[in-house]
This record gives sequence, C-alpha cells and structure tokens, in this order.
Amino acid sequence: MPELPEVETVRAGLSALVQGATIQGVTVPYPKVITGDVEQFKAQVLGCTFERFDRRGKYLLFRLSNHHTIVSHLRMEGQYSVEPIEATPHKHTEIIFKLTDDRALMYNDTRRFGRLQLVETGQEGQAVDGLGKLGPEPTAAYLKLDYMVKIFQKSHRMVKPFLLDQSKIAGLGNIYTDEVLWQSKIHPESLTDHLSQEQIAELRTNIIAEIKRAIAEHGTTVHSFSNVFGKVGEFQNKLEAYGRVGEPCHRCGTPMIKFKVAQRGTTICPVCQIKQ
DNA sequence: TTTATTGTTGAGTT
DNA sequence: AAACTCAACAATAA
Repeated sequence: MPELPEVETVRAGLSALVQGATIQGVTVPYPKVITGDVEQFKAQVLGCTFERFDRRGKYLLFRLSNHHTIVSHLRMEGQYSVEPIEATPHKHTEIIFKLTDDRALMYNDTRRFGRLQLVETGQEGQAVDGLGKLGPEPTAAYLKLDYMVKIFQKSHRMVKPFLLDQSKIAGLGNIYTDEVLWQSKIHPESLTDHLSQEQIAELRTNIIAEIKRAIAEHGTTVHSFSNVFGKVGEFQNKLEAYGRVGEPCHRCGTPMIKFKVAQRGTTICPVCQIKQ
C-alpha cells in the first residue's frame, strides 16, 4: 500500500527514467481511471513533455510542458512501469503513455482504485479537494512542534485515526502509523488531548525519522508495491509493529496483539503501549 | 461463502 | 459552523 515513502520512491524513479520524454500517443483501456473527460485528457496531453515529477503527500504531480499537471493517486495498488513501446499491456493496465523515444509509460492497478486527473498547473489545490486540504509534509522543515501540540490539544479524537487524517499531517498510512505509535509507546486509542507535550514531541521526532528512513530504503513492500524499475522496497524487514501479530515485541518480548481501531487493522504491544 | 484489506471522498451526524 | 464518523469504492486472498 503506497504511503508517502513509496510514492516518493515512484516519483524518484519516474524522474530518473521519464523526465524530458514526450508523449506521442495515449490509450486508456480503463477509462474510469481518468477523473473528468477522457477525450479531453488525451487531447490535452498529446505532444507534451514530462518536465518534472513532484509529489505532495501521497499525490504524484506530473508537470507537463503546456502548463498543465497530471495529478496521479495510486490509492491501494497503483503502479507505474516503463516498457518498450511494443510491450503488451498487463491484465490491469489502465493507461499507456506512448513516448517519442519508443518507450511506453504504463499505469497498472489491480484494485482499480487509483485515479489520474489533468489540471491547470497551480490550480491543483482547488481542482483536487484532498490535495488542497493536505496538512504539512512529515519533515522537520514543515512539521513544526508548536503546530503538532496545537492540533493535538484542540482535538478529542483517538490518535491513530488522527494520524491517518491527511488534513492534519500528510502522508501517513496504516503501516507507518502503527510503527510510530509503537516507537513512541503510545496506544492508538489514546485521545490526542490526553497526550503530554513530551509524548507529542517524541511522536513528531519518530514520524520525521521513520519517513526519512523508509524513503532511504525505497519504501515498504507488504503486498504488491514495486517502483518504476519493478523492484520491491527494503523497509518491510525493519517493521516493528505492522504485520507482527503474535510475534514478540522487540522491546519487551510480549506477543503483539491485533484489533480494530476506526475500522483499521492495528497491531500493538499490549505492555509497552498503554492508553492515556 | 464470507470476511479482511487499503486511502480518500462524500454523505450524514454531532 | 466546524469537527467528526462511517459506508462506499474494487479486487483479491484466505
């Protein structure tokens, strides 16, 4: 499931492989992948060059040479691959950008949840609601401690769904949320306004460090994630909570337990992570 | 056959 | 009004 580090890994791969390439044709075997008018999308991107690949939260932003941007969200299982232009599309290929250098950029999505939308560059926030409402990136430069303390203290929600809320902090999903809560010894059902300033500070430090480490390891492959080169990430070997139900906690040895928090599978150490 | 899984959205509720 | 909750979306594996 691509969260921020996986999306960043895809961005870096696209940047390395496709930056500067020009679109000579587009086919859309699964038209629903496009939000908006498909014919208009095809007409507008034809002949454009991919000038740059940006990312905001879990959204990919393909900057085109005609002052438009393709906003691409991978949702659950979206993947990009670069292939020879005559390559046969996969079973779940939803869009194919044929490039003038005889390669093709394909988007594949077994769950069919991901979407692409063409917007005017600079208007992404207005055109894509979730993108406009994103909270700060989980980095030291953007995620300030006073902001964290402020939003935690004025809310009464459980900390896990709060961290999953992209409008508070951008980019965290189910995996990294379980990881940082384990690292911070915080129970996922603790209320945000019951946490001490020290706990919020530690949580912030762990979020920033964890995202940075996961990006350095090219993301986590739990189900199907692979980057543009078809390679899996390396971070799944370093997970301390997610997927470790029944296995001993790496701090205290207690078997990890799993239950639902706000409809999401959640793995914790029942000894280390005590509800506040 | 049923259930769990995942991120975001939009409808509905407090 | 703003904050929050939850079902829906699609496909697959167990």
